[in-house]
Amino acid sequence: MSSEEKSLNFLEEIIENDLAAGKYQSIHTRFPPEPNGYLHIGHAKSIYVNFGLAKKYGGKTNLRFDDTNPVTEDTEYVHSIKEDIKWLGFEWTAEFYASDYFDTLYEYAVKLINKGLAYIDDSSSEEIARLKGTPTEPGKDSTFRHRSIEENLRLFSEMKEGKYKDGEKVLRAKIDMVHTNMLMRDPIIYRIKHAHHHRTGDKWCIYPMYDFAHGQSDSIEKITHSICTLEFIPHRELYEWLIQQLDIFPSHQYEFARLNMTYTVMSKRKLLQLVNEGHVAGWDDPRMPTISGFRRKGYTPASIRNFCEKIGVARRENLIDLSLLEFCLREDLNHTAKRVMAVLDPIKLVITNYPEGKTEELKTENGPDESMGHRHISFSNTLWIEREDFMEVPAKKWFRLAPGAMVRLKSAYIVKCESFVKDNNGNLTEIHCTYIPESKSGQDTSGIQVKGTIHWLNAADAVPAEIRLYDRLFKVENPSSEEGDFKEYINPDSLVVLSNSFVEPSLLDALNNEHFQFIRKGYFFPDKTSSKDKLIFNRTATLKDTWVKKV
RNA sequence: UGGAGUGUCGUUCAAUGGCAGGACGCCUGACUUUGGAUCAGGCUAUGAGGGUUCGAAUCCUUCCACUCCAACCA
Repeated sequence: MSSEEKSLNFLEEIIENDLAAGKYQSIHTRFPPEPNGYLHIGHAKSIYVNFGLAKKYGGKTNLRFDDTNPVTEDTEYVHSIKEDIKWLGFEWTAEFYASDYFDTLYEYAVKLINKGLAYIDDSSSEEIARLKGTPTEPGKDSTFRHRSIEENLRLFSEMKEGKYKDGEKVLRAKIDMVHTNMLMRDPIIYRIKHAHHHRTGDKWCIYPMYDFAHGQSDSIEKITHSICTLEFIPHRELYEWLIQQLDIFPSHQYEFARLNMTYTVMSKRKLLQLVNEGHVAGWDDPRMPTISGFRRKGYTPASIRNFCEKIGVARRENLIDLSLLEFCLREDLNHTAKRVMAVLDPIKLVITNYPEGKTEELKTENGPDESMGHRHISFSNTLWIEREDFMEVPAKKWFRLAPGAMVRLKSAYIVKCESFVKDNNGNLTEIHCTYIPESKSGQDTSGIQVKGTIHWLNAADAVPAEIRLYDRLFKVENPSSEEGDFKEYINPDSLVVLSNSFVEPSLLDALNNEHFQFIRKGYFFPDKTSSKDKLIFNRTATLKDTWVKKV
């Protein structure tokens, strides 16, 4: 590793400048999810940025649930979000909810009305939209814009008391209907919703909008650096306007580019569709880009954190290669995953010159590192090997089994293919080999060099298991930018379930949180539903394979 | 078409007026009882034009492309 200093990203520069200028003694960030869905890998980036920055500069990070819309939010999501953040390895300084501030927010609204900077509008949503204009046409004032402060105060109080139905009235900030920034054209800051809130119950029937809750919550918590994604840039002007008019702690908003990844979608709306319409089995389906999906698939927190570090943070739109995430996963698991053997698509291999009924214990390593130790596996004349490791008519540069070819059985003997058996339909059913007794692993005196080594299992003690092979969820790199419905681009082969696979008996004792490398086949992780009675393994990632690319 | 934001290898992040560099990816080779891993080497970029300067990815200027903004969502 070089000793060069890593350059700062733009947020680190801002913070170092603020700290150097004495603007703050220490920084305070926050991660502000809305509890209306599960966290995804894009949130992981935001978590990494917010918690990471505070950690680097000795600051604090709050977890704040942005729960201002009771109709979409639920406690279920609060639980999953907290679990996911903890799993990723981060701890929040304090846990807050925007709903903690509803009383204060109401007072802020009253203050704005008293300053003549907010009014009650009785217009329908259609009318409000019509008068708002468009980005290229100015808006027009509502006829309710000039109500007296007293009347506004009375009506707002009545709104709170429940005198009006949903949609009958709203509270709007009085700014400028011809502003070039649409968000400054008298934004709605409170609306009526007679709905049960997951925390405040039925206490309120009016709820603040995002723009009248987020910046205010930041301010109340004395957040110094409020970091969000690019699409909130237009909100910053309003964010600052409200803080200034309310004369409260001046938090500042900074924006970075959200994470996009190839072969997946990241918007909550789309993920919800995939779940609701049954394209996946749930929020934690291993094909989902959710944190819980990655966890179930077998990703490690370290690999995701490392990924977040590697993608960096900047202000331009990006589409990160899924292969970078896989690289981070392999980089981690390569050092830690126990090596075991599993045959996913078995074909019987009979060693004709090995004594019938004889069983031999062979020593094999648990991993590339000596410290991972060894274990014993059993060997006999009847084995399972991978069907794809045999070719009746070998391709060029084929290192594996073929008639007359020799191959090393991992940690065992070199065998030579003598013949094969097919059934009436022409399907291969057995491969017959002879073995070289002097070629035993570790004490090979045969002098024979073979190019290929394949994995195998003793048919006598191999344990049946279900293997779930996951592939990218979409066929195209960027489903959201394609014509038509993004769901048309779902990869029909994103899940292949193999129910006739075998694994070595040691996996019967596998812990449900243990990561494995099935030699030559990839990284695998027990599914949350896996049990001794029915072993189920999810493929986390394949190994890099330079052979398939040549074919 | 109004406003805002962004343009650097295939992808991504650097270079803050001074040799355009790292990572992923891809290609060679070595090594290997995982066609894995490891090691060594290589590949490809400043959106376009003009200007300032000894010197421009960086400053100025004109153009072009892409993203976001017209929810009682966040």
